[in-house]
Amino acid sequence: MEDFLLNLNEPQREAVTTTDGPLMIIAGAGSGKTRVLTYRIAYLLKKGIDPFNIIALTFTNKAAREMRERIEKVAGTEARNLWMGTFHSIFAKILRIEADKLGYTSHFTIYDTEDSKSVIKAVLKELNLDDKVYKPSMILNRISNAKNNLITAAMYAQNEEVTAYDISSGKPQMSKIYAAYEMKCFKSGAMDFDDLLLKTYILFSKFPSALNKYQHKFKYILVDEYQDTNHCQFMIVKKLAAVYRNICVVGDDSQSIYSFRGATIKNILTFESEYPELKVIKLEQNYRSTQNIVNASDSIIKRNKDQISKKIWTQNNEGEKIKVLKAINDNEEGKFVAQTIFEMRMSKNLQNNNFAILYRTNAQSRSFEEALRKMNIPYKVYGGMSFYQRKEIKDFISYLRFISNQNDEEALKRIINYPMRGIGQTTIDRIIYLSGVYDIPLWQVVENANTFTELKSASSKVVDFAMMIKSFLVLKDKNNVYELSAYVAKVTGLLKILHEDKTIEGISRYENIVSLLNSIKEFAEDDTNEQEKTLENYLQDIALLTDTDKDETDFDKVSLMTIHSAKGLEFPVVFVGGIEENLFPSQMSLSNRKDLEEERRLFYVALTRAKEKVILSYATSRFKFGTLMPCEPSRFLDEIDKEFIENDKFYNIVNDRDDAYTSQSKNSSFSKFKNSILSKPENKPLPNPIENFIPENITDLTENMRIEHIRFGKGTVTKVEGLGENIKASVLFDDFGEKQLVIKFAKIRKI
DNA sequence: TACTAAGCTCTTTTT
DNA sequence: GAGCTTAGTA
Repeated sequence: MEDFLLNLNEPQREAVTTTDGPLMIIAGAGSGKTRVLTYRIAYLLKKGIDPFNIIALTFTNKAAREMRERIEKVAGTEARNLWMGTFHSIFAKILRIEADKLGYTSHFTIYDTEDSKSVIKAVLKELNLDDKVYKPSMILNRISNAKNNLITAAMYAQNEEVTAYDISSGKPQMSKIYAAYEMKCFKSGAMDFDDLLLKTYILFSKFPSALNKYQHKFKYILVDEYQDTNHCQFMIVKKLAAVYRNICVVGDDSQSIYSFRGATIKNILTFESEYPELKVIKLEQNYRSTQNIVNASDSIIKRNKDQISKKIWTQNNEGEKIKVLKAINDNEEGKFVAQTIFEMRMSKNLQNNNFAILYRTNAQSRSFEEALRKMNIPYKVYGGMSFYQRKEIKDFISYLRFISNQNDEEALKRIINYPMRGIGQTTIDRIIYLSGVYDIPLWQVVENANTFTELKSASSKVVDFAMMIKSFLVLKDKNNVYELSAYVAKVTGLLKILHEDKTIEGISRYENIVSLLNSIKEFAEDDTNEQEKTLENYLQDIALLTDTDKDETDFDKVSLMTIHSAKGLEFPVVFVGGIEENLFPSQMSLSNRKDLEEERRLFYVALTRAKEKVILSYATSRFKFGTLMPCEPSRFLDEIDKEFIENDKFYNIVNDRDDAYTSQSKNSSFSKFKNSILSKPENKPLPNPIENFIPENITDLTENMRIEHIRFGKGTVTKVEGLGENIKASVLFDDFGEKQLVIKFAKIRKI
């Protein structure tokens, strides 16, 4: 037997060496799934299988990269030739090769969710539909769902089930919108995320020669996180595996958390009926977590009805019990978590990167970030507003996108008046109108702006813009992507206007652009792969990148992310914040069992990320849309068997000098006071004490409330700390930084 | 046409 | 709170 197989337990070894025929591996949390997958590929390579014949589909780029690195360690550099990546990136690669069959060019643009929504808005405008009734995000959801179920725009209009649903929900024009959306994307030479899957399916259905080519290429197919694949993905994989039937899927039904994206447990069930000769292997030993964590998470997941039976166990030591923190509000929660990290880091000699803070929604990161920053604990937020989604980055990338593809209307709309060059909304509307009237691309109108009298005086500005773009197009072929980018940043004036903006946000935007330019430079100078350093290749590289993919694990930072993005990761100490009813489980999941069970699986995923210690926290009140709302502890806290939880629950006391709560009635002169503070020049004293502005009718100050007068400069700020009953008031938060006074206002409606 | 202040609306998770 | 739209002003 190969030496490296000795590292495996019995079922793991079987999963690695059963190379031929369909195989399903049910891999419990922490059961060494990644190890099995990497060893399996290494084993195939050692058996003499050509890496060109192996495809491994993962859920995230990070998982793919990690696996590639680990295989290289076992099997050497041969692993570089493997096709390994996310469904989206692998299929994008295939689609670029076969693009002409579908009427696209090989450098089609990939629209992200924001672009897609913007296309939908444009469609609604054209069809004269109300975007209050046809909400873009909802429309996109419907289209996405249709695509994931292999329903094209043409089929959608024919499908009685969906059209009946649309009519009953007051959206009879849905199928028209879908068709128009498709047409617009196609004319723009663009595909959205779901197209990358659907169009691959269409390619394989309509072009048997293409299917044949890839069927024979991919003799061995591996699918990671199988529980999170949707119908479309399954159908593509099924087609690919039809010849050799060497298909291995790895998943865990207990960790299925993407049904909102079309993932379906049916894929696990139908897999068995699809492949009668299927072999199923269960990996049930957990190598990651302490006994206490394994048992506690088991006590949660066993409450779900829908699951494949398995018994997860571990030989690890018993470990510490789960701790529960109770905080009075979200800021206190953040502070408490930060304090706990600070103390544990000292007492247990841990590093920052031993800690992760997980939460249900991205919005929750704010309070943790503020608290960590105040305590000088370095951290990194994954997901949320990713680098590539920032306005200034997207604006700049849009220039590059447009230089690469002049049909990309979304890119054109972003850059035509940014930085401002006197082409306002009216002019843009006229250009769109003209492009509709003459049925020509927007760019053609822009290019020939001087021939359209409708554009009036603005036409010379449009012509100038077109000239500038044309000068970029000329440069494109002569220079590498970095030289081109640097030139674009300079000539458009983008760098200049950001440099001149000396506000905090402006400086940060400037830095972001500079750092983007640096990363483009890195791309252009990278000689570890043979890829040409063209603009097209750069855009392809970044189109499917997400923040989570950025490899910064070598930095010693606390990780903050949603539970969804934590899937597949592990940390010695895991904090899970906001364990509150209506937040986790999410309010939207409460009405039906299936959704609630998915939330429970999400909680299970959160707990099983931890190796050593889990600390849960919840707040008794939390800001929601600028309003402080009371919160109840989550049902999940009660669902954990008591024996796995520490008895003494912590209680945090309000003693924060930085948060001030100042009441006011709504239309008082407080607004004037507020404005006078906000517009206060650096060295001018604050106005007089604000106690005058506390309404007299607030008499129900509870014992939780304290009034305090604090000197600031030559003035005084009055703080009312704590919360009273049913006070209609505004909250004044202040934060004394080095020089400036940052003040935020929000309303308390109900306490 | 550009900028601003005020007002309204939405609140899950991601490739 | 954030993001977006509207109304009013320069």
